[in-house]
Parts: sequence; C-alpha cells; structure tokens
Amino acid sequence: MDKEELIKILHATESPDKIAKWLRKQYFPEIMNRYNLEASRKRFGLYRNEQIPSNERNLTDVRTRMGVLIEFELARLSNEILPELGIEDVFWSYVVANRFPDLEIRENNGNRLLRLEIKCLQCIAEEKSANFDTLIKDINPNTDFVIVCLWDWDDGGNDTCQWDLAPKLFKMYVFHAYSLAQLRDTYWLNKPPADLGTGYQGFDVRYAVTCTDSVFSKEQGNYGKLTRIWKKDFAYRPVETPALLDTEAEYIKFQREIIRAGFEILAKKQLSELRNGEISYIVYEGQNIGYAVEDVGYVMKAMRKSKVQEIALQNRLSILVSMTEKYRSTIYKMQPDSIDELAKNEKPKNVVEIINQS
DNA sequence: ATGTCGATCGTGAAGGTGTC
DNA sequence: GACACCTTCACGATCGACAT
Repeated sequence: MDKEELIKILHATESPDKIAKWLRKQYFPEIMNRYNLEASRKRFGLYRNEQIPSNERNLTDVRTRMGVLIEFELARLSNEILPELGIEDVFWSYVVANRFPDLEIRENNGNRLLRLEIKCLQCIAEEKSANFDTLIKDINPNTDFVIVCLWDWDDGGNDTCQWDLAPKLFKMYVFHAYSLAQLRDTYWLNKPPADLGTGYQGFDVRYAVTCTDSVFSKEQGNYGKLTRIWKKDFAYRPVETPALLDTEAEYIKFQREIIRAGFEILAKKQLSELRNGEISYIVYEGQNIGYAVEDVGYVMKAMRKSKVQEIALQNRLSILVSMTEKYRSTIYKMQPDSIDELAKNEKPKNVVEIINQS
C-alpha cells in the first residue's frame, strides 16, 4: 500500500468516486486479509463445542454483536497499518454516541477527515437487512462512506488454534454514503405505500415519516434496509455524478452477490453433511446454478417439475433441493416414473434431516 | 409459488411514571 | 423513598399478509 496515496485518501482530498474505488480495490482487501488471518480470527472463535443460539430471534443478537466486534476489529487493524507505513499523526477513532457514522479518521488535533459507517451482514441470514437510515442532511458528500462486511462462521483456517468455528469475512463493499442515500430516497419517495390516504411519505427533522390512511407515524425501521434501497432501471433517477454511478453499480453487484454467498455456504455445508464425495457444479443453459455431490444437488432457481426432471437426469441426481432468495427450500425426490415433493418452503435448518429421513 | 413490503423482535443500557 | 412496570434507542434481523 502506497503511503502517500493512503494519506491523500484518509484526508478525503480526492474525489468521492476515486476514494470509493481505492478503498474497494486497495485498502479493504488488505484489511480483509488481515482480519481473516488466524491471529485475528482466533479471538472471535467458538471452541470445544461452544454453541450459539439456533433460535432465529436470538440468532439476531449474536449477529448484532458480531457486527460491533467486526467494526471494532477493522478499526484496530487499520490503526496497526498506519504506524507500519510511518503515519503517526492520523488515527481511526470510534464514535461513541449512537449517531452516524461509526468510525472517524482524525488528526491528533481532533480534526475529522474520512468518516465510515460499518454495516455487517451474515451470509446465511434469510433476509439480510441492516438499515442505512441516516438522513441526507447528516451526510457529508466529501468524506462519508458506507462499508458493508459480508461474513459468516467458517471451520477452516485453523492451523495452530483448535477452534470449531470462527467468523470469516467473505466480501466488503464500499459505497459513497451521499450517493447511496440519494438512491435510497429517490426510490423511497417515489414508491410510497398504496394506503397513504391524504398524507405524504417524507421526513421531519429527525426521522423518515410514513403515513397510513392519513395517519402519520415514525417509519418503523424498513426505510434504508440495505436490500431494499434501489432497483435496476427504476423510472426515477437522482442526478448522475461519477460517485453516484459508481455506487449504483456497486449496489447492483452487492444485491446479487450477497444472496448467492449465503446459498453457496448453505448448499456446500448441507452437501457435506449428506454425502462424502467431491463437490461439482450444476450447469444449466451455460449458467452455474448450483452444486452437487453424488446423487444430491442444490440449485437456486425457480423451476417447474419438467425442468427439475431434466436437471436431475442430466446430473444423475435422485434428490434436488431448490432454494429461493431467502433460502426457503423445495425438496424433490426422483422416482422411476414421477417426482415426489418431500418438502415445500422449508427453512434451511430442517432440510438435511428431511432428506435423511426419506 | 415466489417476491414485496410493513410490522415486529431481543438485547443491554437507561429514562419515565405509577403505586404504596 | 422504594419498587414495579412500561418505554426508549440502535443494531441486524425475521415474520407474515398480500401482490404479482
């Protein structure tokens, strides 16, 4: 990493889209590598059959806490890098008050430079939905960025430490905060609920405000959900700047990849519990739509029974699991002359047992 | 039958109000 | 004043009715 370049970025003296690209291509890949080293991961691991809740409601608590811990560790690693490069007068600080953002780069005199909001999503969460609800008026277009960390528990990477599982970062996404907020608001304001009545959907001094049958209320926490911010080809568009286009492209990629990442982890894990062979891809019409081991396959694509049969035949499968975007599964079992549906709309945690019992 | 979208949850800090 | 009980917040998420 180039010292002079890093100093320029941290001082936010480059254009926002250039900062976003640099953070995305140079900086956070290095941070992610360091985070994923055994020396760092071992401090977050689960050892000797330690368990975390499996119940959905309490799982969320663990995810929230992991979010805080990852955020802290990113800053800690960053503060390790600075002196390595001989930068002594700048540091990453934690914003203690519950307000935007999470981390601020500061000079020793307290002057604020780059500011970062960290969001963490677990790959296999059924509906990944951290909220970015900071109002535009609170965002500085020159210094503020949103960093999304995609993580999950992973049993690999332990050489000297004997953890069962430790969190691993799979991908980090960088968004220009102001552009992301513009996309969010352009979408939200132009897509109010159908039952507004005579009211409006908008903002007061502190919050997004929504309206149902002419009764106003503080928005309940759906505004700014990361998975609901923007849609490709939406009819209304904010003013296009390089930063906005960069953020839009990153967002579209993000939306697709985070769903796929969870599917990959779930499919591979369940396949390894069901069969012992090597994992292969399931390819359909030139597209990689899933994974198979021996006679069991997982795909993430809606399909009719005729197509299920075709894919099963091509890949010599007797069991095919088809997952939706929220990893709800339909389990098909091939019979000589027909196809049985072992389960429909099933949660991921039940799938392996259903297959084993059939 | 899948995707969309509003409503709601559990946590650990704490503040606010009511009852004795 | 002591205590019970309800509500607040941000966080990352899940639920479930309804639209497509």
